[in-house]
Amino acid sequence: MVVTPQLLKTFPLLSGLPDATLTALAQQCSVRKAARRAIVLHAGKNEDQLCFLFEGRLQGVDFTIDGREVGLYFVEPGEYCGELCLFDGGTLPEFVMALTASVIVSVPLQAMQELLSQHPELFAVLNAKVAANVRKMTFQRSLLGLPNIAQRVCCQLWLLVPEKEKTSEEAVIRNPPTHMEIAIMLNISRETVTRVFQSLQNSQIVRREGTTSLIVSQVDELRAFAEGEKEL
Amino acid sequence: MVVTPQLLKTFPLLSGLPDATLTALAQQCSVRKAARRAIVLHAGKNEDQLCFLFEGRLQGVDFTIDGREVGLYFVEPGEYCGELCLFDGGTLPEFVMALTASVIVSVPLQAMQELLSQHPELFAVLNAKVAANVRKMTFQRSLLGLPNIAQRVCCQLWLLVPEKEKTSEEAVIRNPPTHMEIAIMLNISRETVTRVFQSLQNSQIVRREGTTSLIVSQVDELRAFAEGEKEL
DNA sequence: GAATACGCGTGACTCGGGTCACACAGGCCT
DNA sequence: AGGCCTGTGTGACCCGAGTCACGCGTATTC
Repeated sequence: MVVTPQLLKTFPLLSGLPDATLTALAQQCSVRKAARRAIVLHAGKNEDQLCFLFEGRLQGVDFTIDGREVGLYFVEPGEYCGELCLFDGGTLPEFVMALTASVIVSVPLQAMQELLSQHPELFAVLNAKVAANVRKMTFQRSLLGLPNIAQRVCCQLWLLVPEKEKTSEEAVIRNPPTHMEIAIMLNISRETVTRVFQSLQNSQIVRREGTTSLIVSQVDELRAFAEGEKEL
Repeated sequence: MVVTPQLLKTFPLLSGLPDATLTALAQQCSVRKAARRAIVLHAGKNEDQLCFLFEGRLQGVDFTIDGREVGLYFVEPGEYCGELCLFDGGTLPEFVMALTASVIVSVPLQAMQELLSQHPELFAVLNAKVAANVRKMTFQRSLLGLPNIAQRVCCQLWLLVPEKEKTSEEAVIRNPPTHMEIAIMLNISRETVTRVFQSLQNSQIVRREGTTSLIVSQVDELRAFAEGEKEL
């Protein structure tokens, strides 16, 4: 499939680049669709591409020594993943999996390296992104320290609420992760996630709308639970 | 206290630099001693220094919303911490605390930035370090997914065994972290760590030597427990 | 040298969440 | 339409780790 410069421009990392550069870059890129549950990037490999997510949701997953799935982070549209290999030519520590059918723009690492040498100002952006990632991971780790499991779930849910809707009364989470996907992020069992959701639904804080949307009817209540002001 | 170029040379990151550069850099650095439990770097601040650890052991710690301590990583002599602020001028997500009385060489961020502009080859080293850090964090996260707590402790202990001694029969962990410090790394209680250590001591896999050393008498046994081949 | 603090060791109790088992609903494929 | 798969909902059981409480020994402090 053909990648247009306009498509690349939708990604914050690239949006500031001159049209000519994007046109050249676009020719080296490819679009691919990933089905639900498809592996997008493999752990332990030096993947030779940077993956920009156009549509859908990805999840970084790792496995414990005894084979359990561990959820690391979500990738939302506009973001990218696989940048770790860009930094030291090393291997990716985790798998990246599509949670919903996704559209991904792959940029070869080599093309990215050329781009970086021409536009060294991008280094700052990339570095900032890694730094932001580290902060996210640190926060996610601190979530696991919460002894109250319901609070953990609420925090994770809170992270999924779009930034602009955090102050409104009602918010929509599109294509929410499944209970299982949330469970492995939080080190709890799928059943426990279900039970917390039941509580939240009974308290009319969230409700489901079809299969593709989760409505947070009382955003502020969710925040209160997430921050531990209230307990379920 | 005075920082000599020789001192700086003991740090892998800087060891490759020409003497003249190190001499200049040394003048901007300072040595400080941190007492046990002293805070070396503060969370939420843009710390204006990179901290090289000369002696002792540091721990990155965060806190949950409800105030529990969460252990993130250890810093061993020769390593450094606080580099996140270097990347995007942002804030540090975690505290860094001295676990034992430590000797720290502080390099002002500004001096580091100048150094980097003169020796851009250092970028690669720094980037590799961040990448390595992210891999470490990912691995640490996967540890938390282990349902068997004893295995978790053994894995953590295994990480503390010096690289060169991993193949020998006996290994020494100098100034081992306290049970509490291990506990917060692994999301378990101090008592549980103590109980696991008791088991390990009863099986003669580890023993204490004075207060400052932990001897791993049967390195390979420890590895087996860590990798789940055996259970306590 | 006394006092204090800190880290470790250990028992008893409790309970929360993992596990298992199964039911049900909706989407998808043939 | 029928069958299958995946995701969700729910009850019962149970055990393992958290918590509390306390004792002990060794540093550290004054």
